[in-house]
Amino acid sequence: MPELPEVETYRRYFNETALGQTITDVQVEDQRQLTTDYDTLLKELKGTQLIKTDRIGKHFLITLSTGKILVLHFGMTGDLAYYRNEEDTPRFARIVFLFTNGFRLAFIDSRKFGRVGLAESVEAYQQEKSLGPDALDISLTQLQTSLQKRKAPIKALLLDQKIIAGIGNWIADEVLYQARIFPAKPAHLLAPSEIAHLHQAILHVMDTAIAHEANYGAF
DNA sequence: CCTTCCACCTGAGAGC
DNA sequence: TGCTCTCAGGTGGAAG
Repeated sequence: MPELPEVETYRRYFNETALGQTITDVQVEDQRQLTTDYDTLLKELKGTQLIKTDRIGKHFLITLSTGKILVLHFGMTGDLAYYRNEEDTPRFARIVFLFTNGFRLAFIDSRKFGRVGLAESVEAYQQEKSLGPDALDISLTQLQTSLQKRKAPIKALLLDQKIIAGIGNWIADEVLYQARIFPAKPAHLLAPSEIAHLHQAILHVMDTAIAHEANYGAF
């Protein structure tokens, strides 16, 4: 379920908690959730500091003191929790990062669709995954260009992370509703004014959702 | 290349 | 109460 606004909220939460910490250990329940094998992951992470964060669409990227990137993707049920005592470990904590200050960060994910692994750089990861522009950054021209020759239903293309990164099922529905566009309409039949409305709706829905998450998450 | 379809995974909620 | 069934839904790869 996490879409761009939730991932952005997780990023802000991370920045206020785990950012700056140094990793001492990593506990992994199910190695199928790793995109980098466990031995390599542990070797690369142990002793490294978490320096800064980025987000492309729903992908959360943490730059390490080694220059490499730790990538978290939350799938549909992913979440983060920062806490101190082992007995406070959340129910569905699948991967737990331990820090030198005694605190822990859990990657929670009941349905195990989330993935964690390493990348060489933010740019390399974006290229490797063919991720399109982030939904908060995409320009009207970029949106027009990537839609004008496509015959697939507009909703399917909004969900395509190669075209625009960060839109999931409910936001696609909401955006199309606000722009008053029929979800099954082939993209190349959209009038320029419709694409403009779509672009505005994307930004509006994202901004509103992030603001709401920020308030909601504060308490 | 483009589009469509399905597997992946397991908890939540519904029905009985 | 407790079992079974269905649904959720982002991603990646296969198939056409």
